[in-house]
Amino acid sequence: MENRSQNFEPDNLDLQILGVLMEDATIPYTEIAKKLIVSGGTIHVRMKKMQDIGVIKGSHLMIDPQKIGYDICAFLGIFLEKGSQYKDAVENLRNIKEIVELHYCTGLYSMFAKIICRDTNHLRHVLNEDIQGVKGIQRTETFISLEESIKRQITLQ
Amino acid sequence: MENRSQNFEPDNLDLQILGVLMEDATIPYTEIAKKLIVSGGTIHVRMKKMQDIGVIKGSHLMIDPQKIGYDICAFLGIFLEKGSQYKDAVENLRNIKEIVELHYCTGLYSMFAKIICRDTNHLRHVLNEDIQGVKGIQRTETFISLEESIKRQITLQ
DNA sequence: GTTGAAAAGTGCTGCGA
DNA sequence: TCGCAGCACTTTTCAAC
Repeated sequence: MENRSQNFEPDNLDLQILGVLMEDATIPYTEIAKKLIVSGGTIHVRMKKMQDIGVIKGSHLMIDPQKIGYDICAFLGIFLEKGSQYKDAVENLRNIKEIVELHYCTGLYSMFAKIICRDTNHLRHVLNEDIQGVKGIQRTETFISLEESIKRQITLQ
Repeated sequence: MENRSQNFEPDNLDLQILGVLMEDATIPYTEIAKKLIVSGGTIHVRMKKMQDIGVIKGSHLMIDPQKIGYDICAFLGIFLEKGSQYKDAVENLRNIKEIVELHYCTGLYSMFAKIICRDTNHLRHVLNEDIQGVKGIQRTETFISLEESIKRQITLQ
């Protein structure tokens, strides 16, 4: 069997397949095959290889949060009392479902979070009750997104 | 035909279908049908309705950026010289492929960006050459993500 | 709106080159 | 390693409830 370590050098065909599927994961293999002028079996082999190696982690359905009543997207700079409290804080923040991303960062803030809420009341509740209640968190700075101007995946190659 | 406005009140079945597919968009309808104890046809009707309304925007293949050599994730607080330059700046920033998210925000920064780069050299190039070259951008503050502790979609219901 | 089954299309697995 | 062909499966459609 092949080397399944982190190192993976995708060739042009691999990159093209990923490029097509990253934008719409529902496109059938046969159609990709037609586009790239190879057989459907080849697409299948390449996909299996990339799934085995772990390059492809799965696929997500993209939904429009606003359409189901989640109107507010905000970023949160989080200050910890002590950097050592990071691991505990993460475990507690994981229970707050409104947090969709959490990063441990260099720079001004200890951590950086992205949260999605229904409305301003919901946001206030998450900030005041849920997040401020986490042990080790000193204070937070909130940036509310008024418009998501760009939202896309990385461009390969 | 039905009302296709922004307002949509998903019932329990809709939410359950979304909940299953948001985590893995490759699960076949027939299997969802078995789980929720309805017929495959019903799943299909509900999905079609939600696609028509725009709740479902599509599906993305999730890939591991690190596995294909993109090691660095960073957030960027962007200061504009004048707020009115926002629209032009967005158009220029759209051409920088390393930017995967861009938000127009309240608070300290005019805009907030998330960028993905291969390595520190790549990041430096994007920051110094590409982003600083955009007209209207005064300065930026960079937060490099050392660890993505949480990455998920919103929890429905 | 839901069901169940038939029709159409896709994905998977050999063998051959 | 790639391409082709047959089988199994899923999606889609539709008449009936």
